[in-house]
Amino acid sequence: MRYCNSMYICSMYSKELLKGTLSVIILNLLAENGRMYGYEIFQRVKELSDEKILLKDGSLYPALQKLSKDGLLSYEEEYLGKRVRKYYYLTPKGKQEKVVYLEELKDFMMTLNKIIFPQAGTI
Amino acid sequence: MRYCNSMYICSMYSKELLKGTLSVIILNLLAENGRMYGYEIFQRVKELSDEKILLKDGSLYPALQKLSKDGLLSYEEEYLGKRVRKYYYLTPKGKQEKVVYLEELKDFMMTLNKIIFPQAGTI
DNA sequence: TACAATACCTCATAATTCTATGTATTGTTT
DNA sequence: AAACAATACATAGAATTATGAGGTATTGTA
Repeated sequence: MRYCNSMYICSMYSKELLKGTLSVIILNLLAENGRMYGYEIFQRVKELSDEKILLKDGSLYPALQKLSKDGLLSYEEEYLGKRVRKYYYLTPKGKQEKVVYLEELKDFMMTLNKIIFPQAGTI
Repeated sequence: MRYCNSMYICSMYSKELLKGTLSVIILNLLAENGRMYGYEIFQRVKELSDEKILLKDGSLYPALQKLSKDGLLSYEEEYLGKRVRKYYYLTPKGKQEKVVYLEELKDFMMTLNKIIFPQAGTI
């Protein structure tokens, strides 16, 4: 039975804002850290975001599976005692796509800034 | 029949990235411009984004309807000859919500920056 | 011995945008 | 005048993606 699973606490952000960015976040973390397992990604995102973004495991694990299915990630299983960990890492294709995704996100954020905060765009 | 409707040209951005931000964009534009009609919003976003974000009318009009249904927008119909224009404007509730949405988006973008571009976070 | 934390999973649902399609008017070019 | 482009609205089904709710099981701690 589940008593208190911190992975279930809601993010403070509108759910919709996260859409499209979860993949980029995962790809980026893996690019920086080499290989990580699901729960580790959850913790790292929590840490880096000052506890503001708390990924739901119902979002994270399917996302990892999808990225694997699409050939961007690969994984190795490791055992600590009887517990399984799936260490994910970027495939060559994943490394390429990561750059594209990141560029697109960066560009999108700059554009959004121009639209939403035009006063700051006069640099 | 449709020959060449510029509103149908695809945005260069991953569709998913726009999710959650369309409402904020609309609310923000209306807050700055008082009142606007759908096609005008499309054009303004196109202009402000250097033609990078081209809203689909299949996204924009339903979004305007939803925001109206939720009580954030209201509108007045005006006629230019026989053509109808629906001028949308923020309700008092919409003005409040706009601030909240914007704060949330701003906060989310800063958090995302921390996660994705941690090197810049050492300010 | 509880309990909390770690570690994985699936599936139905909700929310939002997209694609495709439709109608109709106004202005411009040939 | 005819053809076309741009303006201006609309809807409905499809697609995508995160959530919520549910599940299993191990390890460490109070």
